[in-house]
Amino acid sequence: MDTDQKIMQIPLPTLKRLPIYYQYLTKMEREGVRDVSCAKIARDLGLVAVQVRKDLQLTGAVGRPKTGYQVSRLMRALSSTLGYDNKTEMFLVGAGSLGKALMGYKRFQEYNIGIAAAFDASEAAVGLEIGGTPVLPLSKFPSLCHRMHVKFGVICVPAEAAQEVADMMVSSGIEAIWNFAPVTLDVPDTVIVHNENLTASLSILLNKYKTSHPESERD
Amino acid sequence: MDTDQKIMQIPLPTLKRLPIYYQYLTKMEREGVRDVSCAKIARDLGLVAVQVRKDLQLTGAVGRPKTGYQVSRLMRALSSTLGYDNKTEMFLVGAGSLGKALMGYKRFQEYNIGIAAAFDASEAAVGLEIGGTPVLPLSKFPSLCHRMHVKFGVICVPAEAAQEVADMMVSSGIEAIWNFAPVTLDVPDTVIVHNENLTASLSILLNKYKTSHPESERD
DNA sequence: TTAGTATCGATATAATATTATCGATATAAA
DNA sequence: TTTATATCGATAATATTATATCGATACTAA
Repeated sequence: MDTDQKIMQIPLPTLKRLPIYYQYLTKMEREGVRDVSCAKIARDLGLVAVQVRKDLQLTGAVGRPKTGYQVSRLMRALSSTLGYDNKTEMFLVGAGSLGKALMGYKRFQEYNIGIAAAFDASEAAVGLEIGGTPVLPLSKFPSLCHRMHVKFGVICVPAEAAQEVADMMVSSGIEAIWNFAPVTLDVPDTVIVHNENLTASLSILLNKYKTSHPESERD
Repeated sequence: MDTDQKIMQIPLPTLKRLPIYYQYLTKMEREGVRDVSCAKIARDLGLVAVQVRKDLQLTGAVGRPKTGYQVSRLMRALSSTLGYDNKTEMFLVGAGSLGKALMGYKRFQEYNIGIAAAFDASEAAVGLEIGGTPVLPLSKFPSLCHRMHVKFGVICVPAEAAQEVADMMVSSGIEAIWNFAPVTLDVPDTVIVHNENLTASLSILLNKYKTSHPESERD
């Protein structure tokens, strides 16, 4: 009854901030900090205290006046909300440079997330092992996916191949897709898609820069 | 006076959608489509027409009743708003697997964006050349950055080193930072920071999955 | 023990973003 | 030429998110 496992719909903007709080708390914990207030979190992360408090309330975390939140309890509330409690195994398709980078990304382990295997259509990639993750032939995906009950798929293939891979993932039992290809995937609405579009993201920076430096607009 | 270069503050949610429209239009153009309506865009991208129309209005694009928007003109409006018109050169620090993946990312070129050089503190990485981008010793960053008037920096170093790198970038003249390290950077507010946090992003998917599959919560 | 204060939690207000509505206009068909 | 209709552009209504305010509570120090 401590960390109430109530499932609730968390606003997306809040949801985007929660992992930031978690990472911040990891650092605090390492430094031996016991308790932390909204005011301090907000100051360190460039936010405002009220917003932090409201965000944290949505995770079921409770603080104490004058003291703030107990770091360890707050982290439990956050990790529960963010799904770090349960081990998450993912299958990745597309062992190009980005796919390889993700395979080698150590940080996922800290959150109980792992890339169980990678798959690629090209002979050249198959057989490699990156960061302990083997690259298997794409044809093995469906059977292995069913057998291992993997529910998370990562798409790192070029745009042209992405929909096809998504279809294969869905028919193999994948229920949530992390998509790095710059296309809008068409999947049943029982399947959750989260798009990661690096170029799109960079564009935001370009626009912000442009907007804040209008003088550079001379041409 | 056709594509009015007015600089205006575009709401962040809209700004995030604009590159998606652009990518979509690229595809349409390739397929030889001349005109496209909000309704079609919305249908294909999983949005609603009114929102698309409102977003596009902010770019200064004008459409015609019954016909929709002319693809080529719409793309010009978008590329202008998103800053694809001017060549953008970036300096990247941290030639680990993620840094290398970015260096090899062909797609940036389509948007007039390039990684001019990469920098790394380790001897092992220096001297490599990935996707045509050389890896130089970190010590060369300040002088080269000043000399080449590079204004965009990409941080791909571990969390511990990120602030230090950011400081160096700022003092070298960098004015906009694309940060892949999971830390909140402390920079002057004349410098724009855009954070890319892969773990945080993945967490959103975990939460969405968890929220939509409450039965898997049994433990 | 009591007064002072930092902080939370809840409620209220304001700002922002989304969605709905409707008149105006350009094309197509009668 | 006239009528019908798809679509835009603008305005209005709604929903969502962010911020401000304030009472309640727990710690600190006199």
